[in-house]
Amino acid sequence: MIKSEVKIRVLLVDDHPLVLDGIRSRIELDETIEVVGEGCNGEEALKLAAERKPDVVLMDISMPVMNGIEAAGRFATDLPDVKVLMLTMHDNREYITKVLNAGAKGYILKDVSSHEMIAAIQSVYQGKTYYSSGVTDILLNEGSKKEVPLTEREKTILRLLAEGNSNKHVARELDISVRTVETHRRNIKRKLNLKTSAGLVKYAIENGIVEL
Amino acid sequence: MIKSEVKIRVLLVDDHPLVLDGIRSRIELDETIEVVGEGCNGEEALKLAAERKPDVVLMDISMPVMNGIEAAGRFATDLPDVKVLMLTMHDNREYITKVLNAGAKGYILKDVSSHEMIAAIQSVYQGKTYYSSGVTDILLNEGSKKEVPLTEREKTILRLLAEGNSNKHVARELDISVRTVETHRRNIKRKLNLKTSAGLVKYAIENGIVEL
DNA sequence: AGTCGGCTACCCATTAGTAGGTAGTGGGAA
DNA sequence: TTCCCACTACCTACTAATGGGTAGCCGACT
Repeated sequence: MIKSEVKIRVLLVDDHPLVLDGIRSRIELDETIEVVGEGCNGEEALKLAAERKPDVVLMDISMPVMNGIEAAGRFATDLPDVKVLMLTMHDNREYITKVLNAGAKGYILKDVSSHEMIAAIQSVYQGKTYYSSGVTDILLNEGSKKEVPLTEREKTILRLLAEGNSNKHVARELDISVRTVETHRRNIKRKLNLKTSAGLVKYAIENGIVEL
Repeated sequence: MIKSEVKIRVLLVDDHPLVLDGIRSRIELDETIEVVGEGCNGEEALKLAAERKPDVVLMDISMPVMNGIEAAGRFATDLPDVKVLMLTMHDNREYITKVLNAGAKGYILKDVSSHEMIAAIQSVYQGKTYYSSGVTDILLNEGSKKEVPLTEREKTILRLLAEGNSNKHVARELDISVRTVETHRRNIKRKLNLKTSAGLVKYAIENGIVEL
């Protein structure tokens, strides 16, 4: 459909050399795209993008040094012409909304086919957005069925609790009363329909509120 | 070094088409190895292996329907001639020992280079074992420095607690006294140097004692 | 036979968390 | 303005968990 003499310049960023290598092998089979560089973290991605001038950055979220979400934000401010396409296995709503808010143009899950990945690269190159079917499913399903109803404050409380802090410690940390923390904790549990603190921690990890 | 007319027959098993595709593209560049099939879960792997007779199965751990650990066990009993090489990003001791006990011949992390992956396939094909450097690091480090010292009983208690059960519920579940559960819980926390129950849950998830 | 570790169970005192409330304040929407 | 909601904080009574012990039983290893 779209044909031009110049190939789409793509920068690959992932901390797993194997994945990087596999994606590159696959992309090189396509005559519309060329790989102009590879990085293993967000910092490297920004540095490489500045000199190689890619059209699209295909980037993982979980990486050392600088993760994909932070990197996507920096790309949006420093190199706004570069389209960021997120490629990750994290399929929770928190991540997806964070990434899209950070200015990424697309979000595909690692369970897509390589054909779909190519299609995604071409889409974002053309200035369109691209979300893999899994992503839209999540946005739709969780959006209508079980949207995370926690307020920012509650997420903060939950994160601190899940990190292993007691009510008292969280209270000191946030400079509020222990009663308040207790109230928040109860509200969170009621909202999420949880009965135990263990469930609280599990929920926080599953939904990307704390890092594992 | 080793050269023969027949290529090493490899079966790839991973639930991410993209990874599958990438690995295949990469392996096909090597003239000593050929891909004879691809599956997306353990069950499919066993079925495919029975008909395609691969020399080596390169398999992920976390997959739907039947995971890699269970599949490795089935391979060891049903198709003992097939060498299982685990390829995963789980780098915790629990998984590694489980996999190796299940009869896998090798364990490589997804952060290896594709070159190392090829070397691993060749090694296990020759009947040797292969562990990527990251794996041996973990076995050595954790082995000397911070080996998980939990007994089977303690792991059971920990799993139940991390799943969101109270001491009382665990006691009923295992048909032991609440005091005993309390003692176990204390011993676990002392051994792991944890102060909170949230830490308990985090530890359990990080170390593969409970599924996320 | 002795001892060591793992599992079991209990005592006591104290702290932490739960479950039911009520309620003030301040900001944004109707 | 009025009303709602998020955030804050407190009250009371109750239950769960913690941290310090001790100790019996059993199986394995010496």
